[in-house]
Amino acid sequence: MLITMPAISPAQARVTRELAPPATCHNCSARTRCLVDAADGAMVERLERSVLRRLPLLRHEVLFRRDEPCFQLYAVRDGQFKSQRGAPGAASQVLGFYMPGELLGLEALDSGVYGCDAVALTDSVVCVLPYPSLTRLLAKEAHLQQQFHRLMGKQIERQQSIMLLLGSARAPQRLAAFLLDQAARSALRGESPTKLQLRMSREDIGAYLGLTVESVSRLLSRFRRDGVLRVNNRAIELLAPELLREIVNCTGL
Amino acid sequence: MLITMPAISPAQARVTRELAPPATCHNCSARTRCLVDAADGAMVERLERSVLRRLPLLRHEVLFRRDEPCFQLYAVRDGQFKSQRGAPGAASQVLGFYMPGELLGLEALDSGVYGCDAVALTDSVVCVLPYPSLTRLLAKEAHLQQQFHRLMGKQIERQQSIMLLLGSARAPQRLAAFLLDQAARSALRGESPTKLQLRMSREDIGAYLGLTVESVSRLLSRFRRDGVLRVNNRAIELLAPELLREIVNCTGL
DNA sequence: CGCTGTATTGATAACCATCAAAGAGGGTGG
DNA sequence: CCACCCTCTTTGATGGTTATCAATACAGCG
Repeated sequence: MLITMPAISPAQARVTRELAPPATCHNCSARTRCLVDAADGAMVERLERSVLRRLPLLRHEVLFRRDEPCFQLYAVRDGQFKSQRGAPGAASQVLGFYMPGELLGLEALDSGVYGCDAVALTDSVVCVLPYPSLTRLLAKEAHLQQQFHRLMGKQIERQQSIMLLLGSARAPQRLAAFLLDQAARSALRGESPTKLQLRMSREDIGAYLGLTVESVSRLLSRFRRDGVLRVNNRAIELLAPELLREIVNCTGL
Repeated sequence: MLITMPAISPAQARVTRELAPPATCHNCSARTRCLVDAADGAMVERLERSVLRRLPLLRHEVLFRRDEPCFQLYAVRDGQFKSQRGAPGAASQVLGFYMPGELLGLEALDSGVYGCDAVALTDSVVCVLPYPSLTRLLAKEAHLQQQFHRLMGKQIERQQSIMLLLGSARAPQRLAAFLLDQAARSALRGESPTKLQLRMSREDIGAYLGLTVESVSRLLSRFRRDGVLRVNNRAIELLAPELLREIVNCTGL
């Protein structure tokens, strides 16, 4: 248990890195799902000028840690993140996977300190949103404010779905629901809704679903035997999503 | 499973009920933990005039249901609520318990429809926050906006703690954590931090913690035998909170 | 005071964790 | 380029934790 990554410290890795091609909201793949969704051209300008900074991270790099003071939120621009929180004395629970357009650090808005660790699953770029300038802009721009509330609401809704899964679903249902969610988000990003390229380890999937690595692996093998999907390491092809949906809705097994 | 309350419909029960003594923010027991926390006197006036309506509910009454369109949020003023979501084909999962000062309906901010059912556990009073006038006020009042974000952040943080519990804690740890949380919130409300008057059934506790009624009951009996607490139906007295804390931090058992 | 919903307690078994070990990928350095 | 190492993944055997089924006790309410 408690197999942690080589753990590159933030300070270590952030030094002397700059983004070569200017990363703007205009050329962002998550343009339509991020804060800027509601922003017109002039709005984007102001966002860019007064709020946004970009920060590249390497795979396994830590964006922030639990209990660190929070002065800014982050939006995933490219790549993928996980957030996790160490169960005292036990392995970490993965609280969520974050894709382009999603916000990191929202749980800190109450206490002012981050509530979990955020770790890059791939080489990534995040947009930095300093909280003071963000709130100033939100107050001025009704649409932006609304969009911010929507993103927070989405996070709450998403977490409730996971609670539902963890609280009242058996292992096969959990994994099936996870795969369908990954497929849906893959489709949202404009990628294939059936050919998934997972970025997280089996360990991460298990820690997310409240299962062990072994259970995840076994279930994938079972799904494969049943003709539901094809597995090639972290590449998973869904052959029969409708079967997965049946599994999710199934109360037994 | 699926033992549902007698289910009083909202329309049925809301008819011709009015609050006798004027319920204002000034005489609200949750004054310091609600939206108004950050509001000065004049602010409260404007809130009262342009935003707030009060709505009393009876025990077991449904405030809103999943998939209903959402035009307003609610703040618990008096009483207690649970939010729940039906697992397809199975029993409902309880997603949270809400006490005075907490907001209901936040998960609807993304899709515009409520994501779960909200049910009163006791006779209660909620403050109605129509979303349009709320956002208008938030834009004008920086402190109010910040306080709103804090409340949303608290909800996210709280849910993450539950995910941690559901995903990686054994049954005794879950129940112990639940009891400590109830005690902490009881203390926040100015009540005794050791003498708890629970408002939810064992069934609800189980549905919240991902356990069955029987498991909850058995664990309470065990805690009682171990001298950790005294049980009298829904009144629970914590005799040794420190033991509960040990149980929570214990990885085994 | 009986009735209905709630809570407790017991016996059994399902589900998944744990322990153990072997196989596959991916990167590094010789 | 290959061999090596390390980590990740898969598969098997076993046991613990908690669900399930069943029955009794209790409480609140008419």
